[in-house]
Amino acid sequence: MTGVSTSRIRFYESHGLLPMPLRQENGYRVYSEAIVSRLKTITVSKALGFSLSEIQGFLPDDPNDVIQRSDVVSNLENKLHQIDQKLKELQEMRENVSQMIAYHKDPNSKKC
Amino acid sequence: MTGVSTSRIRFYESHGLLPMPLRQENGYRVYSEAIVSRLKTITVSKALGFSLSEIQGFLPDDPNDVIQRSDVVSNLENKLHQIDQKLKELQEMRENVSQMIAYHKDPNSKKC
DNA sequence: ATAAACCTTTAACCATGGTTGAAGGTCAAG
DNA sequence: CTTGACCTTCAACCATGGTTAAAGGTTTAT
Repeated sequence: MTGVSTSRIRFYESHGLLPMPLRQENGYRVYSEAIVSRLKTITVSKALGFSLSEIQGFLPDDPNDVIQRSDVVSNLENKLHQIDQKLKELQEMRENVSQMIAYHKDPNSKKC
Repeated sequence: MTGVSTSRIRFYESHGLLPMPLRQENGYRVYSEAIVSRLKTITVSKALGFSLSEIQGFLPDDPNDVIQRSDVVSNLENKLHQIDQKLKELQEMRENVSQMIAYHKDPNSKKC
């Protein structure tokens, strides 16, 4: 239904990202719409680059609660800064690696 | 001397990145220049974005051997492609996050 | 009635890259 | 001769994000 494996759902539950769902008489879990949609939120957030603990940080304790727009925005903006930071690092790495290549292809060129 | 913690050096040794060094009579490790320089190579390679297993892949078994220029270049070029790949992913993430921000700031704008 | 296909729990395992601690040996200075 | 500061080994632990297996209960279909 959500494309998320059972073991992953259990993992999220045991780590507090998903609440304990109601159970049937036989002990089987029954998931409310709210929990399903929370799981989808987790999946999307992960795809946006949030770690599980970051996600846990901004999800409301009660899955029926709505996340505040202002919180969403500030979390997204923080993440944007982190992404920009990482982009900068990666670009520096790229620069270094490509200089190493140039050097190894022509050790006699002016740059060390 | 290299700025690398003892535990890290032991870790590298136990994972085959560094060879077993010679020992003094009392059992203390003695590091040859070759090993020290190998450790420095590892540190630099890590900074360039290589994982320990990648590093293990291109370091010669014998720390006294010299890495072939051609190998260096092809490893660096592979890494460059990986970096470019990652840059693309990160840029897509950035795009998504920044669209989410725009949406949350003005849910009525044309774009979903 | 029995097998397949689910569900439950708990525990262990994977990779990555280490750090920390315990128990003990060694060495130099005071 | 004792103290501090190193060294040794081995094992366990940390975070991250899960998967896999074992042992058992349930449900559905044939």
